[in-house]
Amino acid sequence: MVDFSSFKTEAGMPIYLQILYFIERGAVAGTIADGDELPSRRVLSALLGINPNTVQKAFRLLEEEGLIESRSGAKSFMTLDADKISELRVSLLTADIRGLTGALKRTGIDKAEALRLIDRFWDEEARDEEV
Amino acid sequence: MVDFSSFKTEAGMPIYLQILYFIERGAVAGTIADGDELPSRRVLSALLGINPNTVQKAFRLLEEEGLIESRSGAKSFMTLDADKISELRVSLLTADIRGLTGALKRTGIDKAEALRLIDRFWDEEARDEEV
DNA sequence: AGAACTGTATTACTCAAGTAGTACGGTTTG
DNA sequence: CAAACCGTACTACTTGAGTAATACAGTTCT
Repeated sequence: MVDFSSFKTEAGMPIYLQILYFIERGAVAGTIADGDELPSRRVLSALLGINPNTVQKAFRLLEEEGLIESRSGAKSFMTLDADKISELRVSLLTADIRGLTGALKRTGIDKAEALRLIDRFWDEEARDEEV
Repeated sequence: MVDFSSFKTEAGMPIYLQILYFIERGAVAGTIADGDELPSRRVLSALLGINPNTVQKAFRLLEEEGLIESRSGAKSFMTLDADKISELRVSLLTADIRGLTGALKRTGIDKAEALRLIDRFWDEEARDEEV
């Protein structure tokens, strides 16, 4: 059973996206495995104090990605394999990186300076998170 | 006079932000200089086929940043100096980079791989833009 | 079969962002 | 001073995203 005990909703991002990302990250990190049973829409929504359709929105997107399988009336399960996980990992990274490199270029920065800044910021944020 | 002839609005981003970024990038790139006169809200809005208040929204934000100066009834002018431009450049880069490094870390990637991917994507996008 | 679950489709409510309409008051220039 | 500009404040409309309410249909298990 996919474990939602560590899931905490936080303001600033739609709840259905938080659920989506929680499962995607779990799949990439390996804490969620192929064949794992998912809590039902109703159970999870009650747990989070939200509407079942909000959970459904996340689950539907996951199904479109092929990460879960739902049969009408029955429970839903994760359907992961090495290829899907690898592909998912790449797609998560790709979306993030494309968004940033585009934004950075528009400021007129060159690649070398961009890499240098990212190198520096990476460590600065690591420090922030320790506090 | 700040030149908007190369300004094209495109879907997917609010127009007032496109105007804001156009001027900020112009200031950083040096194509917009201190003392440059801005087109009036009405003139620019007529040029773009939008409402004067949409232009005003961008200009008000620029004024709050100290990049332009507006006197009620009179025209508006750029108020730039080296410090402001440098600060603006850093703030643009900072926002972009923080957003990306945060997103990347959440996927569980390490710094070395992130830098390698960005290095690669940077060149790939350059190719895209040539087409 | 029937109770208790499951997923799903349709519709509607809420809220904030983006944009527009309108009116008011200040500045400039003849 | 008056016409023609200018910036600005206030209000209202529109749209889409996010979420919820409700109803329907399929599965499971005793």
